[in-house]
Amino acid sequence: MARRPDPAKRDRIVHTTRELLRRRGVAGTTMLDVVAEAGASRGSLYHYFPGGRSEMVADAVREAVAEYTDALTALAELPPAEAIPLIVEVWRVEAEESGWTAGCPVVAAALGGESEPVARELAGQAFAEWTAAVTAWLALQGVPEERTESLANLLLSAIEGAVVIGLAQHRSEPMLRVAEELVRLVESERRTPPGAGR
Amino acid sequence: MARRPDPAKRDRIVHTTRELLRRRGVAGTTMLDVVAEAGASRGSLYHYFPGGRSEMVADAVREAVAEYTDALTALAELPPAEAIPLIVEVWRVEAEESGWTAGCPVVAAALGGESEPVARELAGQAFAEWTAAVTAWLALQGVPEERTESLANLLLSAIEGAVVIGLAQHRSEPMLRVAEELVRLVESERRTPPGAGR
DNA sequence: CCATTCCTATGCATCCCTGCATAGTTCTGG
DNA sequence: CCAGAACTATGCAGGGATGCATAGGAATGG
Repeated sequence: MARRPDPAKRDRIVHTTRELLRRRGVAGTTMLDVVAEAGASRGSLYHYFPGGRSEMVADAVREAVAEYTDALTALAELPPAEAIPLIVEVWRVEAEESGWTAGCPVVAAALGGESEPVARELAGQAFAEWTAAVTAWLALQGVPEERTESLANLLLSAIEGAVVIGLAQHRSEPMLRVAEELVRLVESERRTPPGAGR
Repeated sequence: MARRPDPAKRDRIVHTTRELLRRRGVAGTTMLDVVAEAGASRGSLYHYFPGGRSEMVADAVREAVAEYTDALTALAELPPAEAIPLIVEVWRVEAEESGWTAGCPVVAAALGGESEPVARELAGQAFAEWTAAVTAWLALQGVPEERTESLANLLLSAIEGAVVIGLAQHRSEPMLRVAEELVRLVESERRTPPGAGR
């Protein structure tokens, strides 16, 4: 005796929010922008997100984190020389195709300041999850246990940093060079010689 | 036959803007915030910065870039095992003492979106300058020429990325671990054995 | 001491954003 | 077909933010 809720529109709003977070950051993303870009009306927002702006932003960060976590785990079987360039390629393509405006939404959430503590918290958890995933992957690829976590931390830091620098310079080289260096480094740390783990 | 201009107050406004950029990003830093924190009045802002908000933000980024460039060149004679931890230490201390709210203002400018193109441009130039400075330093420290630029790019990326991750997680470990890894890496690339360059 | 210039204080117009309320519209189950 | 639920459209109040204008205070050269 009632109309069914339509999750598609909510998803579109969340997705649009994620895109705007990447381009304008947390403070720069307004509900009016989202409404305009998603083709929704202001009234809808408070229907789908009773918690207002904070809930909308938090959901967008959650969506982004889940997506990238999935992408990371999907690469778990690939050797460094394939996995690392693939990860970097995701960022490079999105950055370049957006005209060097779209970065990592999780970084945006991390730097969003105290205005959105939930988004910030989610970003912190995301980095922890990703570090754990990369750590496990390195172990699988023959890197000694005592080196995996520290290397994972370096990989994530370097990639996120290279995306920022690439965006600022409107160039893909920083990302590509970092990928090369990281491949070289991880290969040198493998117990098994490169190629044996394929 | 006139009163002399007082650059001290302008400098204080620029400095306050720089601090707010670190904590709240470009979009999150308003002129009213700056005025309140710097103890100035709104009227003063348009006296010192006829270009309005954009000019104020751009000057703050310029100040930050100059300061960090100076800091980098001051370390030019130190070996990796001292220079890298010192650089990271600057970020760690400021992040920790701010209650994990203050990051790198140049990163903030880089991610500020299209709203402040001048600040973004300055950030891109800053990364180029810093890459050149680190490249020269690596050469001085005995790293082969064909490796210096790529390694410099990795150093900057990793450090900037580690600051972001540390802020998000309210932990200093990401920065400290990255410093250790980078020292280890650079030492392994030196032609001269560690210690000989002192 | 006084005119000129630097700087400050304050107010206004305009616009934007958020959050909420309210009325209307669409869809579904019985 | 129609009652009720999901959803949309729009308007309003409150609060800020920006940019500008204008009037007043402070310091300095003559």
